[in-house]
Amino acid sequence: MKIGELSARTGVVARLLRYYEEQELLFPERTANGYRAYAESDVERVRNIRELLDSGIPTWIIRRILPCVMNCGSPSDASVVPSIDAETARVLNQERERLTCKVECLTRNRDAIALYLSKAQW
Amino acid sequence: MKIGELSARTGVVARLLRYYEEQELLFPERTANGYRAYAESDVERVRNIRELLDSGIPTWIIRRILPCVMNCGSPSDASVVPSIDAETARVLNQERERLTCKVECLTRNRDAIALYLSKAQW
DNA sequence: CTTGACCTTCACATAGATGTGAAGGTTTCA
DNA sequence: TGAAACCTTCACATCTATGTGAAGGTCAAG
Repeated sequence: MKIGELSARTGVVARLLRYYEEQELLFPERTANGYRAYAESDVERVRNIRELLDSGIPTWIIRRILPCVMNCGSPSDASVVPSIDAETARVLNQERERLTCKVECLTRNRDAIALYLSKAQW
Repeated sequence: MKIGELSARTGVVARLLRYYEEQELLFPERTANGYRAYAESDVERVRNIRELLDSGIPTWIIRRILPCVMNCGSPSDASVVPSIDAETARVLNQERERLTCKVECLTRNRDAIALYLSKAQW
C-alpha cells in the first residue's frame, strides 16, 4: 500500500510516516517509480508506534521495543529464538522496569480521577 | 522548605521546579525575602508530576489531574466533595479513558519485552 | 565585612516530535 | 493533452520540556 492509504488507515499524516522511516521504525519497500510500498502489517506497527510515542517513549527506545512486539505476534507463532547483544538486553530490561513504573503511575492516577469524578458534583 | 532542598529530595533541578510553577502545577508560598517556600507535601506532588510527564502527559492536563490525586490522599480522608465545572468533568473523563488505553498499551508492550527477553539468547 | 552558598529573574539555546509549504515527478481520468 | 490527485525530497517553522548562564539580592560562617 502507498503512503496515502497507510495514512488514512492509521490516522497518522504522511509527514510523520516518513519521519518514522528516517528514525528506522518503518522500512517500506520502494516501487519502480520511487513510491513507498508498505506491508499490511505496517498498519498495526504504526498504531503501536503511535501509542508508544504518546506514552512518552522516544523513538530510539521504540526502535528496540518493536522487534519484541512484532516477533511474538508473527504467523503460526513460529517465534524464532531471537539473538540479541548485551547492550540491547540491558536497554530492554531497563525499559521493562520503566514500563512497569509507568503502568503503576498511570493506573494510580486514573483510579484517582475515577474516584474524584464519582464524588464530584457539577 | 526552599527550592534547593526540594530539588535535592526529588531529583528535579530548580529550573524545572520554577517552570512547573509557571505552568501552575506548583504554588509555593514566598518568604519575606522573596524565596519560594514549599510545603512538605510538594515532595510527593513533584514526584507525581515527574511520573506523569515521563508518561507523556502534557502540563495542561496534569494541571487538571493533580487536584484529583492530591484530594483523596489528604489527611483523615476528609475528602470534601469537590465541585467542578462541566468542562473539567469532560476533560477528566476523557483523560481517564486515555489513561486506561495507555495502561493497556504499556502493559502489552512490557509483557512482549519480557517474553522476548525470556526467549532471547545472548 | 567579606566570602561562599544560596536564592531571584530574565533570556537565549537545545532536542524531539510535528506542522507547513515549495518545487517537481507520476498516475489516472476526462 | 491536460487537470487533478497522488507521490517525491528538502527546508524551515513551531511547540513543549529542558539546559545553561548572566546579573544581582540574601544570608550564614569565618
